Amino acid sequence: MRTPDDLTALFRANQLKVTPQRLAVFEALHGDDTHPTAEVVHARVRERMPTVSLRTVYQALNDLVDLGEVRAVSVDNGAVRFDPNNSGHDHFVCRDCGRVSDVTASRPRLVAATGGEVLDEGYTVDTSEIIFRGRCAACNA
Amino acid sequence: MRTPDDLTALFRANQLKVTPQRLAVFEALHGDDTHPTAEVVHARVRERMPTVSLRTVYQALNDLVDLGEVRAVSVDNGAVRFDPNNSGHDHFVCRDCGRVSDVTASRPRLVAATGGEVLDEGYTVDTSEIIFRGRCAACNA
DNA sequence: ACACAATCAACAAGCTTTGTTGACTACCTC
DNA sequence: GAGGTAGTCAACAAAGCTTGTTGATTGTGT
Repeated sequence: MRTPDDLTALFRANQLKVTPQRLAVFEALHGDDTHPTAEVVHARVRERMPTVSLRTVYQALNDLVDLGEVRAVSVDNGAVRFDPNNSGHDHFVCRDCGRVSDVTASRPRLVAATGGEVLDEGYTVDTSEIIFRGRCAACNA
Repeated sequence: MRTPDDLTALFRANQLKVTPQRLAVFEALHGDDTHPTAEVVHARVRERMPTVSLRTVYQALNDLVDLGEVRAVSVDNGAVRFDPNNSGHDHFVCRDCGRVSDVTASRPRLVAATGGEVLDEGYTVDTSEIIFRGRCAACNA
């Protein structure tokens, strides 16, 4: 994710206004690699702006997702997690502590539809996301 | 997924009773490759057993997931989809029609944590699931 | 400064999923 | 086969996450 200053410019370039609340969301996410939920971001923002509503945080996060600056990750069927790291990477979810870590993996190749049809014909693959599940080093120790 | 008869035996072997409602869920899922939501399964079961509740369908589906006979797939953050195909495969989600298809892909290798730490040390990877996104042949045509 | 468009906070509702309840039913043992 | 027990049944309600709506307010470009 870019710096809050860059995001400010990006928002303005996209006709989105940069309010103090949005700026606080930018700052709360910057450099974060813990894949927080909207609720966690909300709590973090509230430490410095106690009146911000969860709704406003969702709006800012969704705008960031729409602009491609933040990835929305559905790891279980609970709350969506927001990932400000938009470089190509995948995720590892620990079965014990539930923590989501950024990982690098080899790109998988799509071979064929399970029915047997060849996929070259007409299919377009835009993205692939991988979720590894297992136990992290801390929980294995 | 096994046949309804096999599932009946499996449920009994696990001290789970096989009620007519559960059997109807088995039959509704058997051979299905459309990754239905619980609601869709419910509607299908209701065609022949109009009194079955959505709650009961969820119970049967969750039991199947717990026994490893059905996979729960979170493709977006909407309803969970249930996949009776428990052989190793991945999923392709069409951006246009939303359909989820079974696909075969090369297994990705987990290389490293993005921080740089080597993952061999202490990490245990149990499973990896891949979601490809793009446009299917039908929607490209 | 002004006008306009957009966001704000608060409330409430939507959607998916699970907890709870008393009645009922399948299964195991005899 | 019959009875006892454990587990399931359907209906209701509620929990958790996310989004719609509202009137008031605010930022932005001119």
